[in-house]
Amino acid sequence: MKYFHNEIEAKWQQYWAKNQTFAAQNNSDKPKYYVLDMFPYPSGAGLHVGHPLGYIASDIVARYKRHQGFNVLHPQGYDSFGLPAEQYAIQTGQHPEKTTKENIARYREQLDKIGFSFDWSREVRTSNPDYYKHTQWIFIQLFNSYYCKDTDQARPVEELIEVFQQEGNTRIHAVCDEDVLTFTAEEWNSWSPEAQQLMLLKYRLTYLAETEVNWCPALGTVLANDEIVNGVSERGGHPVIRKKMTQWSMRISAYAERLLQGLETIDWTESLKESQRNWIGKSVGAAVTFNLKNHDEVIEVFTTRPDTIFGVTFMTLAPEHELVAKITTPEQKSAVESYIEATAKRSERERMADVKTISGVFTGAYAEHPFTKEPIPVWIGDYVLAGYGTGAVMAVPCGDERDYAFAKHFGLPIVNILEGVDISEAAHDDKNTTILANSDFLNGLNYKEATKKIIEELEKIGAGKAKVNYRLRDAVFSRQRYWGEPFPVYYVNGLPQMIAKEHLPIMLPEVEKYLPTEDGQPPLGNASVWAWDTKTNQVVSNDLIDNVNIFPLELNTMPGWAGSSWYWMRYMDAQNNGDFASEDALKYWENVDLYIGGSEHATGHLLYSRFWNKFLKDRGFAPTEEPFKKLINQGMILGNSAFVYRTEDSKKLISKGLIKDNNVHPIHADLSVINDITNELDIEKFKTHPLYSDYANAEFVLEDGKYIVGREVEKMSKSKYNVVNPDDICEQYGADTLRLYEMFLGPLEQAKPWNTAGITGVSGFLKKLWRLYFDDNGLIITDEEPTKDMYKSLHKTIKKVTEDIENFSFNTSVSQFMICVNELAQQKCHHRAILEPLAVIISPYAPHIAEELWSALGHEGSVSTVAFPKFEEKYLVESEKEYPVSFNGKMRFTIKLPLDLTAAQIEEIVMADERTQNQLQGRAPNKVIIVPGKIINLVG
RNA sequence: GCGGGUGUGGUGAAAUUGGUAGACACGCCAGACUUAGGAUCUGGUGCCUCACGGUGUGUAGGUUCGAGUCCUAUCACCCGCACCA
Repeated sequence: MKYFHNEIEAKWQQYWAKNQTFAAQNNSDKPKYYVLDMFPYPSGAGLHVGHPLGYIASDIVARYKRHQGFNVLHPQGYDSFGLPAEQYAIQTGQHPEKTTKENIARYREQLDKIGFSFDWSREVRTSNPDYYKHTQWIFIQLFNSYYCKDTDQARPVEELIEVFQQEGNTRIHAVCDEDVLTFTAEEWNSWSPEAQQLMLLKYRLTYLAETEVNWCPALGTVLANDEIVNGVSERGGHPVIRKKMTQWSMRISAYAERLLQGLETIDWTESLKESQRNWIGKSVGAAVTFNLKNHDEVIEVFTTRPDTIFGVTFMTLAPEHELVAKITTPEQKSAVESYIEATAKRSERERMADVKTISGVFTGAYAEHPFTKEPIPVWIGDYVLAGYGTGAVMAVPCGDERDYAFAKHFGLPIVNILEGVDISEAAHDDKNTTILANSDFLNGLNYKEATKKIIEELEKIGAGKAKVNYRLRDAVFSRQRYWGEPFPVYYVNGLPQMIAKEHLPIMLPEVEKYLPTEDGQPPLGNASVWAWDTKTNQVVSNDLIDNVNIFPLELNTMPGWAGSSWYWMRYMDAQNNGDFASEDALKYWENVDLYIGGSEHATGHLLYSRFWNKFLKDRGFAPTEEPFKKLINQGMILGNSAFVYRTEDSKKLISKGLIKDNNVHPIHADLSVINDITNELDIEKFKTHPLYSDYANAEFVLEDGKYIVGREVEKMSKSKYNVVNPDDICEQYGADTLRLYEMFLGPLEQAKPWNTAGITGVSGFLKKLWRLYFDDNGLIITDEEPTKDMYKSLHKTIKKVTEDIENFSFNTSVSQFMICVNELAQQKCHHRAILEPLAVIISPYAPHIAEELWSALGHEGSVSTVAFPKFEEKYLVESEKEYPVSFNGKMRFTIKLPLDLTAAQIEEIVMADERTQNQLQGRAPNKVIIVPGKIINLVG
């Protein structure tokens, strides 16, 4: 019997689907294990071999844990709202829902071919109304919550209203907008309901506010900070400008400290935690207030070096700072205005590109030093960022490089307040090595002492206080898009109102076209049935809007990260119609034990998910503080692009080795027109390929009669023609080979290029494995007792594979399987007692062949529920045992000796051992103590 | 600039955590069989040397009986953040 992978794999995939083999139970006596993949966005391009890498790893763990007796939750779904489907809709008029469904069908087909043990009964799609109704509900919960600093958690807004009614906001410690003024209970109670609502918006965890946003004109939408890379949009690389808009925001900043602290409790890679720490950007310092001369206004700055306050020689405001217009003197007005205009014109990218150029302008205004009362000139400069701190800095040129450069450039004074430090060439910014001078009451103090002292003094005179500042900004939550979750919000007199839970979901309306409206409204502005009837509680035609009973609905939709910020909890109880998951299910599954996905989500999805999870925990809906206990980033599988080289005039294509001094342009050659192993171009295929019709008549300059293509490792992408489709690999070699090979390629977390060359090794291994069980005539299993060496091969492998899976080092397991099969083949092992457990331990990696072997051995049902064979040491130590050797009680090394030696023989061998002699360096031990089976102790 | 990470054969990589470096696989070389193939099997393969032998984990030092592994310095590359006050 030959090994026909196609037949076997199709057969077992059907079996698993039909028998619901991998359906998880929501109540079980077994311990739970939740292993999750980051769910994919179903793009039109389908899966390439890079996508399944993480899924294969998580599937191995899931299958292994089932063997170990865990109740395993291993679900999969689709993050199915998103930009590409919408852009395709704009181009073709096809409804994004249709495209999305088709793409999902293709993804599912591809995933099924690889033989994952997903529990598909729990599939989620973020674009399904019965999913997004819960996303809408969570949004409402955020709206109905504020952040209480006393209990350090989110609490219902009703509590806040009660406090306001009784004592105003004078005493409450709650996170709110910066511009909130204090008010008394009398004031609160005298306000109109509208005024009260406006005030509450400043406290709610999701709030509507006029904010400066990252507007991308090409995409027609705003972008979150993490959706911008190097000043251009992450998707498409379009320019991004700053623009003021009224938008929904998420008060993630309230959670900054908990998001930071929580990192200490979870098992993620250090680099990923570091990215999040960086993004949260905590810095400890002080807020200092500077009075302005001849003005009522004050300038507030944030500084991490309040101790250097006596070195302040000027102040700098960001060009966008709100005080700039107010304080600029008439003489400086035109200079300031032209400077602001010039900086506004520069795109984010340009501003980032030349950080070296120093620019700025004097406002004509002076602030007053809080202690010396000296006048301090107030400048504006674009090295100060409006979005960080207060958008204003106190400049201490002697201790800050940027302030130093600015002072030098504009001839501003530089005062040295650091003892024994030369600042004639550069600033001295090392805070740990200096003592202050010229600093009045701070003289002679070091950084730590001075910081403590200055904060005390600032508080005394009411000019400042200690402050912790975070870089993390509140997250804009509105998108001017069609293909996203609609908000469950309608507007009465411009004030947002939430729609009650029982009327959710608010379904995405049909629109004529998916572009923004002519008057610049988001695509939902095109919907004709998009108004809320508060009498009937349903969506009705816009024509009926009377602003009495029927009101306009929100036109924005939620961003891509809304649906992905809680989906792991939906899997726990995906069929639940009422709640996003039942309390019991949440309590049972708790959180994700192992999460596998790409590191590109470090500051997006993974931060937002932690935020929502903490919020839901606060409000009693989520069971744990952190959603993902352990996280592994799988490395990207890169493409191995091929290139042909055309001359300037496109008449010649030159083989790689003959390019030399010719001026040539590389063109991506599709992998189907080359030989992946020899790098030879199939000229006929190339000429007839539709992509290369321009070169049908080109001359090919060959070397040794061949056209050799150039190769380069790049990201795998359709546009680079270097995509390898897993379907093709499954067809040719089988899913088990694909799975083993992807693991064999190298450590999971490492980026590595795809290279088909090595796959024959893995493929040959499976054939060899098969031949342990079958010859040409059928099963060749014997019930004879195996030899010791056979047991040894098996148990070595059990040990190694167990350790490898626990350590997520899957590549060496595959090697161990190969060693094992080679050894067994050499020993002509066809023994049931060996081959039965072998089929089980290989099944997490190569499940199809394992099922086939298991059933050929006469077992009913799936191998996946069989207990994993236990490693037994006796099979490895039968002939040799390791003795740790110690000298005067200190263990130095181990020595392997046969079991059946006498104490005298052992002593003789140990004394003759080269290492022992090196260790002793001529100092002969007085005696050798041998405890049978234990330590050999040399006593000097 | 700051932070995280990686350097081992022609290639992908192992190394029980301080104890025979290069397991396993690709490739290559030689051989066997043959229905002539991109099949299967056997043996060899770090480098230098006919050999004996020498040498070898980016580079230079150090600790140790013993270092790919620990320490110091240095170089190269990759990733993330970046005028963050």
